[in-house]
Amino acid sequence: MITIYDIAKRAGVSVTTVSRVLNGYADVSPSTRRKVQHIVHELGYRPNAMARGLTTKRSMSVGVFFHDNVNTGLSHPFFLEVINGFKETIGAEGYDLLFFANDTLDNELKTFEARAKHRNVDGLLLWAIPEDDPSLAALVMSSIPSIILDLDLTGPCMGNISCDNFGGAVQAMNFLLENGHRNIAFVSGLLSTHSARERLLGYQHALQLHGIPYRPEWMLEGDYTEKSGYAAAKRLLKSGDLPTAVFCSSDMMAIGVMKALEEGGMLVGEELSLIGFDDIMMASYITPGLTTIRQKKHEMGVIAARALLELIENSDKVPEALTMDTELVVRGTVRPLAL
Amino acid sequence: MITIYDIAKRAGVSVTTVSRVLNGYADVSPSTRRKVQHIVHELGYRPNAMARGLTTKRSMSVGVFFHDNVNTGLSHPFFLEVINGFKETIGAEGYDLLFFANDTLDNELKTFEARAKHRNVDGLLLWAIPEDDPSLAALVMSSIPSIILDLDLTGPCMGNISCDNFGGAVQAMNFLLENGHRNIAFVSGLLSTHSARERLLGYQHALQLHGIPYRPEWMLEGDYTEKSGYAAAKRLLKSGDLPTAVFCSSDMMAIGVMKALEEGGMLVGEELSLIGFDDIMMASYITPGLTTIRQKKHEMGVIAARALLELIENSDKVPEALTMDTELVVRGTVRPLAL
DNA sequence: TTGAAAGCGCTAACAC
DNA sequence: GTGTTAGCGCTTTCAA
Repeated sequence: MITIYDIAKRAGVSVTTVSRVLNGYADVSPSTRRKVQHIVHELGYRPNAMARGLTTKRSMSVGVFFHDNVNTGLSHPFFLEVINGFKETIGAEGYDLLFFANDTLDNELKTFEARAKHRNVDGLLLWAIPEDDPSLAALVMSSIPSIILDLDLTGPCMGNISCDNFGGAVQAMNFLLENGHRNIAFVSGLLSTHSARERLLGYQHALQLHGIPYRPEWMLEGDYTEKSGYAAAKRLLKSGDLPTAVFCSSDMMAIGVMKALEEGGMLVGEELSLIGFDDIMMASYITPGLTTIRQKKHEMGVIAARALLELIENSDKVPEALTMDTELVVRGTVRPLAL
Repeated sequence: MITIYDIAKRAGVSVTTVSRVLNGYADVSPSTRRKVQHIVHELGYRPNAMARGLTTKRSMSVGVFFHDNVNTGLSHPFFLEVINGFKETIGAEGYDLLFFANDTLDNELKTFEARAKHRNVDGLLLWAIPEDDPSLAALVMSSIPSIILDLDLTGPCMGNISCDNFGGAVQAMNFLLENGHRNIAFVSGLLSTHSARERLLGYQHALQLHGIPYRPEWMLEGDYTEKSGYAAAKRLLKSGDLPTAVFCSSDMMAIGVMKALEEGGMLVGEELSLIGFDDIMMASYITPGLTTIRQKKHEMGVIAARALLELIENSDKVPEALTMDTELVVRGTVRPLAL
């Protein structure tokens, strides 16, 4: 391994000077600089991030906590898109991404904070974290710059980003209402999550605004999985008391609903309208295409990265709760109600 | 920040002893060990990975190079499943995952090797890397333990894993042949990739084995994207010379083919049979369900992790080229040929 | 504009 | 069983 000592010796300067050149400081004579740079290239020198990090206390890396399969056993439907936006943006500023995977630590070391400090990451991105994770509270209060997705948490150094769950739900409802629907059932996500509660609120708000009574029997609780959507629709079917439209808190649940409805002999998009939430890839591939509320996934990653960078690079920055707007995507599952 | 010096002072022992306890060495008296451990917990001490790495030359992290959007602008259809298997397995051995994202390095430092050494990763996982990447050749010959997916490359410290592309293609063809099809077109992936070439070979092999002449006009080159499958099918349709079945080198292309065929008024699964490759999630959600050759994705991640661990932990280990077997998944797009 | 030297937190000879 | 000490490769005062 080539170190700055090798460079220094070869160039006939001190390691300090080499370090200065490497870090682009101004107080080096042009000729020295050139000489050092030349040797750096010649020897194929690469700085050692650990050694640098030891002294500077920065690692130029950000940690990522991502709990997949929390309840579902499924992969997250749009992980890659968000993470790609995040990666591009943060990578352009010189950071690499550290995904925590190590599972051999003893209990004390398993907290978010401990693991982040262990790796000296400069910041943290958290996603799909259960709200009741025992070590989350400590992290919220910590001094580690972090951005958490889909959870309404802020702290001295923690900001959060969600899509406009409430607004998106209203958007979905408005589309249904504009199409003449007034009997609208709702399939909610796991109500222990912030997003699910917000979407439910949006549903209720839209109802209220239009003077439509809220019918608890039309509020079916699911858990964001296809299976739970399927089960919800089965319950609905069995009740015999059908709405003209169903608003699902996620596309995966909407797909489950579609399946159950079709099994029950109903033509989705004809006899019954359906709208989802998320706009996962599948929404445009199934038949009929699922009308839904799009989350801007790539953009969410970008915004998350920018917000985190600000928190890292400017400690005066007050963390915010950011909201991404949503978009209505019209496909085939909503039809105007024939009067 | 609490260091082993703090622990040592408080416990009235030397830092060496603390280090010994921390690393679980045997030559420490039980009472000393207990005392140190107690203080470690009490003070909430967390080891500093960078400092440790500096001396040990190991980082307990493995680097991941993943080129998304290589040509397609699309997210990889089964990234998460593979990476989850990998992450679980490697995490259980104490490693974290470093995703290279930093894009600010100058050219000299942009090679795989340079970036890996910069971060002192103990091993490397590479995926979706263009075969002609200019810095790949150097990595192959390097002494960094690495596993590369879907590329037929081995080196002194590099092993690779692919699914059985050839065998899977034969499997697909056999199913078609068993169902009476003899006029079978093939939509290939990007022929600059190893997997696409192998699958083509499998197609040709099966043809030959059954004494069916290879018809170049029925070998349509695509690039793994839906769009290219769509275009291929359009060409086929226009030629007027239709096969009874089409074997697609990927599910995404098969989906494109389906779309084009349906636009052309053909009933896929009735008038024309179709089989894909990969078994992406979408394959089971579209209508009709796509018959395909499944790649065992999670398992692939697990195997990759195990292979990499072996390479890291045992430098005598000779890297191998591993092949994962595939599975036929029967859904609705293949029908026996009426005679 | 340059260099000497200390120190970041940890491990590992080596000695006792 | 335990401690002393010398690094690991780098940055950063402080002096010159």
